[in-house]
Amino acid sequence: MNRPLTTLHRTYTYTLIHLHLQTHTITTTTNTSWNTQLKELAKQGLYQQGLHLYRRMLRSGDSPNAFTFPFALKSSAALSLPLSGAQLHCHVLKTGCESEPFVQTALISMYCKCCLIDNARKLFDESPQSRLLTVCYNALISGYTFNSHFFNAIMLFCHMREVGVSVNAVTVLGLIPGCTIPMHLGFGMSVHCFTVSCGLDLDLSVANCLLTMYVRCGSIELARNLFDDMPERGLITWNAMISGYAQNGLATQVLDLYHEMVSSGTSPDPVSLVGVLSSCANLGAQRVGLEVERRIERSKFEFNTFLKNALINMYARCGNLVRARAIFDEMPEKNLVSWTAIIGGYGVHGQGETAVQLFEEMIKTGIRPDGAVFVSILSVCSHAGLTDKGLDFFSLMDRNYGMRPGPEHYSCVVDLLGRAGRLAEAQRLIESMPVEPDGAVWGALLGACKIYRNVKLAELAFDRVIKLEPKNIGYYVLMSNIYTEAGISQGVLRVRTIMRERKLKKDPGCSYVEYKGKTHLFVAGDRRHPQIGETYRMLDRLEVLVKELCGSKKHDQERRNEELISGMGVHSEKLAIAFGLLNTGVGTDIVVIKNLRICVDCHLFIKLVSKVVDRQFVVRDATRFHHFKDGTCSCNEYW
DNA sequence: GTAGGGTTAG
Repeated sequence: MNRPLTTLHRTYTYTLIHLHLQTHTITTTTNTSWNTQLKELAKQGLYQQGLHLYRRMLRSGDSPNAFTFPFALKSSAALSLPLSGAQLHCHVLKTGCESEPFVQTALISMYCKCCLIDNARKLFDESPQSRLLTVCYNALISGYTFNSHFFNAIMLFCHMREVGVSVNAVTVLGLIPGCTIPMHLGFGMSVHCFTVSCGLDLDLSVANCLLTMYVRCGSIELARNLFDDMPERGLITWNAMISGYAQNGLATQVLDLYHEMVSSGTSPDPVSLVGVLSSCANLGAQRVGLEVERRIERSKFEFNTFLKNALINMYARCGNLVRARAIFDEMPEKNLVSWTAIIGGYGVHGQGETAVQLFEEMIKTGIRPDGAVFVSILSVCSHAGLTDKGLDFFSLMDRNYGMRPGPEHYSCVVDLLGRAGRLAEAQRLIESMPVEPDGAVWGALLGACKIYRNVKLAELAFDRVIKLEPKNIGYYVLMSNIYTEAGISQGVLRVRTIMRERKLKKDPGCSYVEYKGKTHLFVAGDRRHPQIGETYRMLDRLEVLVKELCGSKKHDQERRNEELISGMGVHSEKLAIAFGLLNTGVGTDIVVIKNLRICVDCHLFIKLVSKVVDRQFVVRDATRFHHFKDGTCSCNEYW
């Protein structure tokens, strides 16, 4: 754990060393059984007990020696206890063990883990060059990486090679985790080549480390190449690849890999299952989700909080809010993520008021919100039309929690104001942002311009957004549609030309509905479904109902909504199929029914569907799943 | 001396 450190703290550490040197006397008796016990505790990760044992050793009059310190120091390091570490440093000096290479290394590592990197460097520099072994370099390199001083880590690595100290696999393991952003990819790749060219054994841990590096640096393909080339794969290998796909939104690949993992005989652990569940949530693949839950019930990690959170998210996003809530309620210890998951769950089901209540309840419980839960609640407010409530929450961030909103929060607020038709305010907010607006911020404004048919402002937003995200096809389509609706054919042509010049092609948008284990898939204007006649009749009826709903005043909406649900009185399968025809467009949940310009929040539909059919459905935009490109739906086995 | 984890909008 990183801890903030003040100069005062650092001075205090040095003073403490000094005091101890003067007052503490250590006898010279050594007892090897203490060392054996200490080593065992450190090995098992029982660091608190380790330090306790060390103190008992001192009290009993026995003295630590060069074999004691590495384990005791490791415990202080693991628990990030700088004062206990400094105390140990005193004892090291008292017993004259400081020149022992493994004690020295352990001291360096301890200071690094306690975020006292300057102390670590001082020790390193004070040691004669000839005594510095690979292990010392490794400890400091990984310390720099751990403390986010990647540049220093690289410099030390270069220095190490210059002076001819041999590099080993652990050096690579200390250095590579510093590559965390796409800019670091080149360096990471060169270390990979170096590792191979040096004939260093590319053992499992080094390969896993490199694999994670490729994922973090944004190259999932290179990660997969390495994965495919690995002669041996461990649990961590599978997990690194699964999590890599999951974090990049490649949900179908996650499920494919998970099945491959299970059939290869590797038993998934909570880390793997969390990745799988999050992908099920993204795909609406409730069947796989259920299988995973059964596996969890049979396993020994039944009470794992990470898994419970992932299950809440999965059920909520797959349409089963009741089950999500049940899991949430049953959790003895809910953390911030549990709350975030259930709040977002109510949000996607259109139950904004409940989500807000939960958020407020969470605050009362004494849980300090983070950036993610604010993103969640702000988006809930914007979808539920709770504009002022959302603005209150936004101002709460700085006022109550001293949090600086990031671009992701600004994009939510722009969306919030935009959906409420307060476009000028949204624009002013962007202009006054203390952080640089990203594509999402301008994209939110562009989306709002679509709803309110503001071509002029849309042009401004579009101009900015394509500078920031030139490859995001969604924004081009959005702008093109805005022009179409306004009857500006020249504008449409201009956007299409830019798209052609930039070689951007939009896959046909499609939606799917899962009903009784069967998936019904539709592309825009699709008439191939056997029940298409009934479906369109159903749509006509929906159209009228939705029109009424949109025409009603805001405070009437909830009531009208209930009427709409009870007024349906139709067979749920037909309804589901009707919903399949709703093309959710591009990256927005504003839907257009047939060619009518009725813009409705998709979440409202999810709410309707979940009420009518007892939470068995998922209605989702399926554009990003290439399995669906050919218009068939049976090709994907996960639904 | 050392590799893997959940939540978020457009």
